[in-house]
Amino acid sequence: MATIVDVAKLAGVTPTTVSRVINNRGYISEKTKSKVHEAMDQLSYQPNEIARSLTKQRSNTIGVIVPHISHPYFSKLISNLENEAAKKDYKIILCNSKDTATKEKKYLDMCKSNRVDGIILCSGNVEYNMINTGNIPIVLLEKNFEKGKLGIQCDNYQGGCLATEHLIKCGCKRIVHFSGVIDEEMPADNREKAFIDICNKNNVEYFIKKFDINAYNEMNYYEYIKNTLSEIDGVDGIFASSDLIAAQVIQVCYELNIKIPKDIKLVGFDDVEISQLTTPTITTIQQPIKEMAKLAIHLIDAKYTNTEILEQTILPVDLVVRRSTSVE
Amino acid sequence: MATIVDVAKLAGVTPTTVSRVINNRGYISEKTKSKVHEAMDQLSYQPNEIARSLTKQRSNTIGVIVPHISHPYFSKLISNLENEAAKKDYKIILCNSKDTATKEKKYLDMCKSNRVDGIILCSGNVEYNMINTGNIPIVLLEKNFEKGKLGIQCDNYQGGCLATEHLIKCGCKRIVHFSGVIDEEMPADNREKAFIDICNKNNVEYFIKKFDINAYNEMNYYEYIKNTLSEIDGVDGIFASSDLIAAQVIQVCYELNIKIPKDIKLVGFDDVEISQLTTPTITTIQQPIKEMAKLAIHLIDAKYTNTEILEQTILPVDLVVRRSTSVE
DNA sequence: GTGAAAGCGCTAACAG
DNA sequence: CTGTTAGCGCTTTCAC
Repeated sequence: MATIVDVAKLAGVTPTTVSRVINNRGYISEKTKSKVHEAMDQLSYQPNEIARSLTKQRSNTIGVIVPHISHPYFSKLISNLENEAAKKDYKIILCNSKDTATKEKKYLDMCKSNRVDGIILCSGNVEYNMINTGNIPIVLLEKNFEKGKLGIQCDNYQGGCLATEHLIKCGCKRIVHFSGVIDEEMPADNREKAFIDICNKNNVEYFIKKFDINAYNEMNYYEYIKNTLSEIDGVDGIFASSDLIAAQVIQVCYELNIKIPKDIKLVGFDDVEISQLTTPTITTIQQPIKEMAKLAIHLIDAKYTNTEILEQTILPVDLVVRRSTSVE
Repeated sequence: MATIVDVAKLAGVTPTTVSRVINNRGYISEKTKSKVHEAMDQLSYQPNEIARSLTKQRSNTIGVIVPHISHPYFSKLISNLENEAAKKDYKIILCNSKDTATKEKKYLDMCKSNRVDGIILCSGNVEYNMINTGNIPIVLLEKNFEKGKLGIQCDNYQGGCLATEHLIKCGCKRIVHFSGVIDEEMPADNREKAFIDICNKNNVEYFIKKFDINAYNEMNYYEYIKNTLSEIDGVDGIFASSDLIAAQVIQVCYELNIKIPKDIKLVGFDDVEISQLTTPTITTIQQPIKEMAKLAIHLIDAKYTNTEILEQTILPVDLVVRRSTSVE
């Protein structure tokens, strides 16, 4: 592959001049400019970004670490992150931690070694206060806030309220909440808090079920759901903390011959594609994924443009009513 | 961040020696080795991969270009690619072409500029013979084979046969095939070829519907499906060329009060998660995504390990029977 | 067993 | 408006 020196020689100028036209910096006569462009075309020259990164001390790369890539919530998130990143000329390096501390650590180090301009961490096994990324900005997305690190969450408490209130308004009196993963602390726990608060306020019976980490990693909750539904009698409402779980609830209910929404009303969380592909479609809490992604990229970019930012942000959510809570 | 020089100074050796211990190359006394390690720990040194890439002329990076990230097929594919890549210490740069020629071109150039070790292209608007990646290996995944470029496909023709034969075996006599995108040539067209061949062989009436590019880009086929179903009377079988389309067929049929599988039998393609989350679950053709991903990474890696490979490979598919074609 | 020197491809002062 | 020089952080001959 041609280098800047080759181009310079062919155009009869110095590498500096070529660099100037590439970067559009400083004054260059139209004559030399076109000479250089010609030479670049002729050699089909592509500037070596690796070399540029080395001198500029900027890789224009953002590391994204997620626990799952094919989980619908994360794939939607990744898609939006890539999209927002591309707008500002950042590349995305994608890392799948599988929600294990070792992989997370490994990828965090990898990001550092590759001198990424920022890290977006959506995976949560490592203790955040142990993470030291030096002066690489890191944003914790839907993870507990940590002082000195950037943070973005959706309003999980509000989401929990909206979901629970909706179920109660639909007449539910014995509600099950499929919550997060046992022993993992995450902002999504606030959905549970809200659920408890609202149930108590309305004197509604409730039950909380958490999953074990394997279920989450395999994205397979069937057994848990089935066991829960046979353990607990007379359930008439379910608040699932993701649409994926809600979709599996529908499958289990189908098998057990429980009718949704007739026998049980169901609310999910996330508002991803599948919530519109199940029968019935799923009433859910919409996360502002696009805004979250945009903000995440912005927070990182701000560091290099000296833009003022808020260290931590909570974005509002919305209730989207579909058929899984129809009442007629 | 500490550099190799800092480490060298602290350990009282030269950068060369430090480099040797990092790379485990050449003979170094245990004494200096531990001295160096100590210094590295003390400075929490992380080798600068950008600098290494520049000297080694190897970025250990693979560019993955897809038309959609959150499409269930691609997110599953990306997940598998990341996984296989990580095993061989490659990083993934993720690019979303949105199936437009300009973006594809832009990302291809970006990959070249970043001196990726390989490109996996799953997006198909550019004319492949126009793509010149120099000596960067490129694998076309589920795209038409092109001489001089690596290629991987699943056996689309076989898949089309399996799907169509299964529908016919289930008693279908008037079958609609929701095929690919108008004006785009892709190996998936072989599903259509097979469909036609099998229908003809069995004297079964058939119809073929293609989508316009917008539908694909928005992943929204509802209107097309609805129109088709109202245009064509007495349809009793549908072969959709993706599970996503099939899932939307189920939604449309629900609205139109058409019962699946009673009135219409339905077969999808891909075997992604959603095919198990719809009601009824979707009978589908399973693509060997994991093997395809593994092979893709292998083909690229082979170039650097001087391993012999086949330029083009077609991998077999399987029929997975679920409820959307139940006959009782 | 270890070091000195050159170079990977590019950019950034500093001159002129 | 253009060139000279040094340097980004690392690896790789070639010496000793």
